[in-house]
Amino acid sequence: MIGVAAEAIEEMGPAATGINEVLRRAGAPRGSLYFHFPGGKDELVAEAVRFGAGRITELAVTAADEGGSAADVIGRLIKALADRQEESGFTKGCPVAGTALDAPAGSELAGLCAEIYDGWEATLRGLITAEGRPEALAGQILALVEGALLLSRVRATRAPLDAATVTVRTLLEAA
Amino acid sequence: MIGVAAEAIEEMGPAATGINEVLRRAGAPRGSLYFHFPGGKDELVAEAVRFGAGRITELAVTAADEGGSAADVIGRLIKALADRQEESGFTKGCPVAGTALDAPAGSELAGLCAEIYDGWEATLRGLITAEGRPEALAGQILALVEGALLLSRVRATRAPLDAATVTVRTLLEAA
DNA sequence: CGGCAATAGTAGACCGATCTACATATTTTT
DNA sequence: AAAAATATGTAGATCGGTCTACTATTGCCG
Repeated sequence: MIGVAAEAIEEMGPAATGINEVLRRAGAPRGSLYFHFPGGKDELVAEAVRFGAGRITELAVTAADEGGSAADVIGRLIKALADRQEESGFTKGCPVAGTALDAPAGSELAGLCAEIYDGWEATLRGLITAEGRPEALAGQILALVEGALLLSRVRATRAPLDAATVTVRTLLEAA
Repeated sequence: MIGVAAEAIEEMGPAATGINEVLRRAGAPRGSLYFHFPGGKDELVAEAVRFGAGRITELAVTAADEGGSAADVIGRLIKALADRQEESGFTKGCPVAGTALDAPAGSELAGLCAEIYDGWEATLRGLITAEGRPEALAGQILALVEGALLLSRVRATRAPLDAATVTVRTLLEAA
């Protein structure tokens, strides 16, 4: 059920994702949702975002496992993100972004999104500081990738993401 | 009324923005909405996004009017965006991003968002090709700024945007 | 072993609130 | 008076959430 919700939220945002829709897609009755998620929709959305973010983190781990330079690892991650987006018919991008933009400023949900981004940035920081690059680059690479995910999605083409791979390399070499 | 809708949509996304809320904030009756926007909510959202995008374009024009190098102009634009975001209590970011992520892939609304991004990218391309920089950078700078707007918003700090200014300079100099 | 609670989970009816949209006046403007 | 715009009322659907009833599993105890 979390998986179904995560998918729907990534496609159309948490506000547009009704619990009826989630229940229908999951083939689950109403009672089950409120049994497993007493917090209702808020709790389900939070779990779905966590779940979705976990899938992306898995992609990052896979990319890192193959070794190579930071640029290599990040390049493979971006490729994996682009593949995922393309295969979904450009309905999937970042499972956090849509929720982050819909969440009220300062809300619990916004805090969760911020935590997830902080985690990803820390991972990037680890990669690039290991090569002696300035750690400030981590946040900028994250921003670049998030922006490229957004543009690739609305344009329904992986070009921005593919281009980001070389931009990352340029940034790492220039610093 | 368009202005009110644009503000609400930028804050919490189009799906979460009810027309009742818009009417209440604008102090307008229901009938007026369907007189001026026979297309209903869809039409209002489209107009609001167009309106919001126009405000950002104005910021870009202002930044360009002051002259200087492409990096100078883009830096001033980013600063203006950060100021705007900070002044709003980090509720405002990009007036298009939230809608772009909520819009169904391939929908009319998604097309509108893509057009707006294309326009902004074309403006950036004009700026940087005038200095002989590769035009492919335009899309990447746009992605970087969009991503920085997203991160700045969820973190409620202008740091990512401020950092983007120097990243843009690095990118322009490295190419 | 056998029966019996207790628990975990499913299933769906139902509620009030809210949503978009439309229909019908009423006022303002030209 | 005609047209433009405003001002409400209301219809029908859908929203998130609560409620009760049903089923299956588990563990306890004689």
